[in-house]
Amino acid sequence: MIEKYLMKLRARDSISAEEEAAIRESITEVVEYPAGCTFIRPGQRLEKSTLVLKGLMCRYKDLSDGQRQITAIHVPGDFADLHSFTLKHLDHSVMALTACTVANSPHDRIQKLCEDYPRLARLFWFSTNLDACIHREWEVSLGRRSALERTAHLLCELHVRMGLVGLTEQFVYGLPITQTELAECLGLTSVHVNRILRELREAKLVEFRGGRVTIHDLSALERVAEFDPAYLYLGFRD
Amino acid sequence: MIEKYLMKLRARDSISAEEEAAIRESITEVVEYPAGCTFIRPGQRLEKSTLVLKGLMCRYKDLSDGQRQITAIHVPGDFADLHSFTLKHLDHSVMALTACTVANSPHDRIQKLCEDYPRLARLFWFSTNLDACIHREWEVSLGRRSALERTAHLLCELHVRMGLVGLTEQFVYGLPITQTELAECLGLTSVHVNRILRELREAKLVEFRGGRVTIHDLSALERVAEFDPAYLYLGFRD
DNA sequence: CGTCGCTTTGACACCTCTCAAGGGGGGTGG
DNA sequence: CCACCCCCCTTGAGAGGTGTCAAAGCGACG
Repeated sequence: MIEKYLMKLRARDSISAEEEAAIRESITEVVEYPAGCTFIRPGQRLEKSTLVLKGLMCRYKDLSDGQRQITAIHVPGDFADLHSFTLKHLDHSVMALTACTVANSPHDRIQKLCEDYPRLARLFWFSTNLDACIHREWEVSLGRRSALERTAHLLCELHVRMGLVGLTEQFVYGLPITQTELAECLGLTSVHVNRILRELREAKLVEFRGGRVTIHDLSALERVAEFDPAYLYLGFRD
Repeated sequence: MIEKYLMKLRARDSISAEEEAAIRESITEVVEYPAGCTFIRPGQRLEKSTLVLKGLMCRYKDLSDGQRQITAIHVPGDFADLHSFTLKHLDHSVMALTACTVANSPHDRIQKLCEDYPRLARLFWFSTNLDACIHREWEVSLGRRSALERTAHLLCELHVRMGLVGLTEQFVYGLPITQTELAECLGLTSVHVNRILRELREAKLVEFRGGRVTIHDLSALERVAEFDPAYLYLGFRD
């Protein structure tokens, strides 16, 4: 059930059987959210954190004129709101981009987990810091990369992150979101994203169609995006 | 010495005398960096974290064509790289924007502090999560706000953050950085920032001149920026 | 007093947005 | 089983915001 989460943890650190068992015990329920369901809103007091088991999730902020910026995408194996453990309430919304299955961990159990297994506490902390690394890379994309580079970069990032949890098949992975949602990640309009996707397709770099991403030329795509996965901290932590 | 840091902590939580003493003891040295000094580079192994005592600091990422995106600004009282405690090496650079005085806390001492004072551990974790909140708000600015709104928003944010550590005088605070550096925060060119600053000045909202920000009409400025400080978690944590 | 870095301004280019219209596909109801 | 509808994708034309290039002004510092 939480295999993808463990897979991700173990990509960066070793987890003992005892720790694994403790993590499993911290989960009290498994819940489903339909696509488009915003289940956490800004300011709402939170008592648990959400581990994505299946589906895609995002965090976003609304602006008064109806615009929206997606600030993070979460794939299976990600905690979508582990930071609510220390923040108590969030400054943004959390939404299921597709139908999702999630596991809930109450904060008091996470608390206990941190007390009993300091190493896990450090891993949880690490994990929220990793989210911040991704935020920073998105800042770079939004601030400095062209629409083409930015789009290519996001598709590279998701390729790596999906791969980490076994959700890619070589150069293909599922990304069943709309172009509008992609645009909301990229700080662009859906119209322009559409044109950029065509450009990427015609250049035989990637194809985004029918909720799937097919990478035709990974190294060329990474070159266009100037993609360096260092910010994803893929290696084993020493 | 670390008064500003304590001031910031105490704005959000109570700190006992014992905890305060422990924090003080975790500092092993005080160092100065000249303006423009990049003292942490990506990938470099880090054994300590940097608490800003005086001056302004930033974190940035370089692109291959010489562009740079500043992903965070730090004011006195901020840890510039507490996240290096869990990450061990960073994905970005850290630089002194102005001449800085900093206190260094070796990671092993932070480790001990976390073991002995779990409440402080939680506060440290909170503090890195707060950095992420600011990253997210910058993502919104970079992705969705116009150059004018974005600039106004940053000046509002810094007004609040400087105020938290007693570095504002009503509507004035020091921000001795260049327009080029401002542009690198805002994802704009220095030429355009210059025009925007003129616009803000002519609208009698703010003035940025001689390394000082003077806010002439705070509520109008906040309205332009759609500034809502909720993301800075100013209140006392319950 | 000269130099160097930062600021300021103008003219023009270009990337991305806006507005608008049409096309396609899947679901639902008759 | 068909028809309609709604949402999403696609494309075009034109507008506008921001970038680029270039030059001059200004101020601090040696």
